[in-house]
Amino acid sequence: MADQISAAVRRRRDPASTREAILAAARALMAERGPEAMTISEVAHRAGVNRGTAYQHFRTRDELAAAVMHGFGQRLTAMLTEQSPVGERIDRFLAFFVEHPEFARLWIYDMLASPDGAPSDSWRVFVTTLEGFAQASDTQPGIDPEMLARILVGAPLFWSLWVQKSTVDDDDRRRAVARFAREIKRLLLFGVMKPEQWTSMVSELDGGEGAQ
Amino acid sequence: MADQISAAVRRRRDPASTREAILAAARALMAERGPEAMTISEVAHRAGVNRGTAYQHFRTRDELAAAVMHGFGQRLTAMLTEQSPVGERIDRFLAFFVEHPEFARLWIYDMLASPDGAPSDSWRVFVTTLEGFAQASDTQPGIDPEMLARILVGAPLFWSLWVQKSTVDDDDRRRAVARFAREIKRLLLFGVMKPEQWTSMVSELDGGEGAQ
DNA sequence: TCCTAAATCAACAACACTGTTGACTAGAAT
DNA sequence: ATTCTAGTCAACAGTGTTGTTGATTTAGGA
Repeated sequence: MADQISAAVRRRRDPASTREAILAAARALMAERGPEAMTISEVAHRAGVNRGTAYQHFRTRDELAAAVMHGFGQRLTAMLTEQSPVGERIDRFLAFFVEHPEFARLWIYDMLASPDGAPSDSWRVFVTTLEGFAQASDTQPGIDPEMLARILVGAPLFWSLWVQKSTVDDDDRRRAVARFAREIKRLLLFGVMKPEQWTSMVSELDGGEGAQ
Repeated sequence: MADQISAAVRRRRDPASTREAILAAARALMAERGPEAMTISEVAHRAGVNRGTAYQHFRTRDELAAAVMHGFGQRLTAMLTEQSPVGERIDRFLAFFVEHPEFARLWIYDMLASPDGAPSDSWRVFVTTLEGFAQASDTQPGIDPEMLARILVGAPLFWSLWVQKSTVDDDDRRRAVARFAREIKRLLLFGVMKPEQWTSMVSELDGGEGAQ
């Protein structure tokens, strides 16, 4: 690619929004083809910015990537710390990845790359939550929160990749969430919770019987 | 990197094993940093082969990548079609990814890239198996095999990433498999199977109670 | 034993990306 | 109004990658 094709319209000066545009383009690109494949050239092109401008905001390619991952971790932690009943929580968790596919993908790419397995803050938050859950009186004894956490994150992440490719409209996606949530809830309800103490969830599952 | 550093020792002529060495190096590299990041230069270097030789065996970079993925799909399907009781099957499935980390990683990378969501043959094999399972009389009615398949593949895949980073010796890994298998089995036993018809699995779970 | 097809390799051109530099200019400060 | 800081941009050198070509060597058949 030539350094600049043509269209020598100078960008209106606005550092903050320029920075945000660069970050957004980088995030999208990293999610699409992986952090490794993110290129300053393409980021700048997508953001409608000169490549040199990107280097003004982020000293190196790696610094830009790190900035993206930082913002990502913050957002993720925020999502994981929102409190609500188990059932809704699952729905929100799934919906989040369906509505923000790039977050699921970024998380996956990060797990593939990072030495310890997950954006550490977010992960600790999640495991801690599950530890509380496992020790409550309405769940079965002998649950391994760390392993359960792996299941409850890994399965939705993997599933969300499929949702991205196989759904076209919002209705599709809502149905996909319901379908997957139902299986997850069944497993949780009978595998880790004490169903007799969660009658509303039992009836929710019985009610949605016809779903397919 | 210079085209060739030095060490002008000519490789002993042996096309078959050369090809295999190239494939192995490519597979390792693709699994490590993703298919996109695999370069012929590095593959050739790792395989101890001249870059030109690699081009002799595989016309283009993409052809090499495709060859790797083809072999991967075959191996995966073979693994998925091996028959055995549910419990053992889970153990084998987990052990496979722990013993061959590059397969888990390749599968994930492939899902991230492929438009339809999975190495199609292997996936169909797996879902078909689960369909049979879901219709048997010793499992609960109303199971969604496709969704269950996403869970039963996704969770182990991501878990295995963690295992790779957090275990050092074979004993560690055996313990990790046992720990995760226990959670998966509990979920399955109570969430999709009829426990009263799977007494041996129930007692296996009760027995391993002390596991941590 | 000799010959030849094929395997191995080094060097080349074309290209993309990285990080740097210096020019240009818009907006803030004086 | 003038100055000056800093946002924006084009061009440069350096490096790594791709795919190609032609030289060199060796395994194995005639």
